[in-house]
Amino acid sequence: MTTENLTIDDIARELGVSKTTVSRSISGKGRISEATRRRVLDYIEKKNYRPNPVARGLAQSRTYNIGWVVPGDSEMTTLFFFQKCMQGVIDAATEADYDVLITTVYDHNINGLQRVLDNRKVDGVILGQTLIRDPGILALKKSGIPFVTIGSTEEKNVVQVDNDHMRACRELSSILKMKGIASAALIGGTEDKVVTRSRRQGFEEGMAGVPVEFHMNCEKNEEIERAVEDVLRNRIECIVCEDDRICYVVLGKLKKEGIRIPDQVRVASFYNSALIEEYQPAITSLKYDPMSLGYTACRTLLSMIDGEKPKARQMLGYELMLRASTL
Amino acid sequence: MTTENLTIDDIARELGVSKTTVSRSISGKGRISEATRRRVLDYIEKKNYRPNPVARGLAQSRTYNIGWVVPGDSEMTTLFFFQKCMQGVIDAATEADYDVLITTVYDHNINGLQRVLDNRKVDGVILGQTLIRDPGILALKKSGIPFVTIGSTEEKNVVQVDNDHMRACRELSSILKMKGIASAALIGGTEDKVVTRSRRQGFEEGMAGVPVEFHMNCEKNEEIERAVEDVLRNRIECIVCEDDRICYVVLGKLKKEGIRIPDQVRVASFYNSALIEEYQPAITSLKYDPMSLGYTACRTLLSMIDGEKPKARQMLGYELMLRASTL
DNA sequence: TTGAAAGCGCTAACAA
DNA sequence: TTGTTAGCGCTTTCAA
Repeated sequence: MTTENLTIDDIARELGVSKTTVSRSISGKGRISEATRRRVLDYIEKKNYRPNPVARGLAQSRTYNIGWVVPGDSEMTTLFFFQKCMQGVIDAATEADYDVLITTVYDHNINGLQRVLDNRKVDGVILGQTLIRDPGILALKKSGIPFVTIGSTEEKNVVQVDNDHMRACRELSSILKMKGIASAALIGGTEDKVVTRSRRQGFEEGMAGVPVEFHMNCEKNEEIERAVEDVLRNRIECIVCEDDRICYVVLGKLKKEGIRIPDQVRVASFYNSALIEEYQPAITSLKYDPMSLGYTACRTLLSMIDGEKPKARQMLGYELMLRASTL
Repeated sequence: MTTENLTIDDIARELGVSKTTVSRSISGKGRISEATRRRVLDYIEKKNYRPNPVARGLAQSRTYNIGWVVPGDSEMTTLFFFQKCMQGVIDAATEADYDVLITTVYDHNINGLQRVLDNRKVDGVILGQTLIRDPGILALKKSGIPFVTIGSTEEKNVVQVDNDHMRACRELSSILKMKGIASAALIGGTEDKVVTRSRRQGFEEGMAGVPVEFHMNCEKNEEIERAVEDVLRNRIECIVCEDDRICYVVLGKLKKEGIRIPDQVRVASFYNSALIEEYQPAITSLKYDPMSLGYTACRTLLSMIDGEKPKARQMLGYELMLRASTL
């Protein structure tokens, strides 16, 4: 059991000063003599006093919570991304003495988010993923609460933090092209996610001039494997995978078929992760830092809560990893 | 933009009643005529009024948040379990108009949890995982806040919700024994987790009389693979995997070595998941329901917050899946 | 530099 | 059945 919860009144009485003085000593707002300030702070420290955040919240109409919204039905590999991201969010939040309230959404069902908004339990929201015509974004806009998205959106007036997928994919694709690839295939996931579209576009631009084919909206492993069969049949030189999971399945399929990389087909991935990191031969891929994505998003959100107006779009870097799988 | 935030005062004034009446209409506490009640509720509905949870919290000294604590460094497969679990927690919380504040801990570093406790931002806590001599449990006990653990602990006076791993593992093991297994090996993870110990004990008890060997504390894939090599060298008849990830690696290793299941070696897993669900031949395993684990834990916690004293230990069921991998 | 006092929006004794 | 009133613990004008 900790000491029974002290209030600011107790402190004030004990020290023979007013609550105001105590409050100011803590917050640092308003002038106060260094002497009293120290005295108050020392006492607080000694007694291990912590102001009641709910009371503070009521007085300032703040909750000191931010909402973190993630899909509730992620696949294992996406989950890993969100986990990393979230850690960045939590770190940034903690630094500002904020806490993180978590909510899940199932693709287009945003009841959970809506509830948090209606209840005003958060001062701002981070949307972990963006969809084409995202209902979450619409609800957030309507609510008037500050929010930022991780991932881009075509929606207007939305503060977004993202890796520059399009550019990264374009660069990787064009490098593959320069290496003399004669044909390429993109195997990708559902196109209702913004990131899928961006990657596809980057691929198209980077590959301009090279014959390419697309196998999009592959959700299940069988679909991916079928795509691989098609690609092999068409004697495509290079398979480009839209993400790590797809790449993982592709690698498995190629192994099963006894196809050698890069001799018989080259492979690259637009997203690197632990899932394919250790593969032999090493896979050419793009590397991002999910944690700093979360961290940046949260910092940005906090600045918005404090009334700043950050730039609409922050693009974080990426790393190009050219490896043995593409020669 | 929603309507500017109404307060209970606005409602009262508008309706010509007192705040108390409005408050009572909403909460259902205290007597009130059905007529006024309806009138108030209708008005509230029409105006889409939502009471300010922070104010309510201050008045009742509650936060209407519960803390959800998970390891920040989970592996992909564990992550999946926690995700499911969390959904159960969120569902139960939502039903009670509670929200979920998430915190991560890194094995023995509980700063995040400590902070939430010190700040009194939650009315109770669910610990997603238990360790042997868990520092989180110690901190929670000290704080005096209600909490429940998912997973068992030897710590006294802790409300726990768990699958009955020991019993399940004992049952599965004894069935394998009855099937005439001449020798068995358990490949397991780190023994600082309570669940690892329980499973091991269940295995030992169920296998009593059968020669067994142990390969515990396998963290990395290489360690697991080495264990498999040992087991094969020792001509053990049946490999029992402590969890799904271990099993997954074991299956991969056996395939790589060209060992046929169940002809050359039998395989069972103490934990089933998507990771091994689809494997051919089908793997004998134990099946649990993580979501109901989370749901139950949260319900239990909420009852504690409301002053009830639930029984110390709730054991949820399991499903025995006898499949082709053990004949 | 400090303090008094009025909120923030709700709940809950106590009265009527 | 309803209302009055005093908090809950903090912040923030406004005065001193």
